[in-house]
Amino acid sequence: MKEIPVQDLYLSKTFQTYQKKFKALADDRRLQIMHQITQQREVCVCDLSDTMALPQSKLSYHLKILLDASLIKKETRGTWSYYSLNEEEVNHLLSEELCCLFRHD
Amino acid sequence: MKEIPVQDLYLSKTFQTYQKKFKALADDRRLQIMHQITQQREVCVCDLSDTMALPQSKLSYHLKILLDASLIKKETRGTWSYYSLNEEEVNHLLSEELCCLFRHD
DNA sequence: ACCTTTCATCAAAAAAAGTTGATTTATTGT
DNA sequence: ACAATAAATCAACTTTTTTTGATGAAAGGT
Repeated sequence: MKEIPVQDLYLSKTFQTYQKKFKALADDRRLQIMHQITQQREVCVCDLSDTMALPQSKLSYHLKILLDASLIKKETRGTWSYYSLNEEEVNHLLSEELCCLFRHD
Repeated sequence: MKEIPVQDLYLSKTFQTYQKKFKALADDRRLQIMHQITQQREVCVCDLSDTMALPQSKLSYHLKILLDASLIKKETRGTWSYYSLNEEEVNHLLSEELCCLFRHD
């Protein structure tokens, strides 16, 4: 039986985690969604659907992917779901320069 | 006719560029390939094929994706193609912490 | 209780990405 | 000129991701 070094197992898990985050970022539309969320600080699906001219179901789909990767946060108030950037996570992942794209001005 | 603001056009292009880079990073195997390249500083396809236990065609496919996204560099010497990390690009894209994963020690 | 609004979820279809084994091109050594 | 090696490319196939329109669940107002 071939042994797999502990170090490799650890790295393998690490890469899987990042794979998920990069997958979430690997889409033009989702980057724009993130940018839009940043600009408005916090935004609900219906507003985002208007400003981005995307059907609600499509938006929910993409938001879920970003949420599952912990790149954004969600808070439900009444009937509305408000989404905002997970700054800590984004800062941890991306370079200073890139983070600027996802910063409110 | 609806006008598209210059700023939006610029952002749209920017996001397309990053989409490509994140797509390249959005794969477990490619992250491992990048890590391996980093560890060996410079490596040819056949050696990488051995250490990663991947068929040559699969490796060439993934290397091309990383190369097209400018995350790695390629230098051909004789019959061999040597691949190495594009550090500048990686540093520009990823956080300090993350870059460590792709740094020779 | 009923209607409306917001949003998540579903299943089917379409599109994109990845795999596979074979073929092709280029270079080196004999 | 020939054989051998390295690596890119190809076409057929499989898998994953995205789109679409419809349905369902939860909350608020009347």
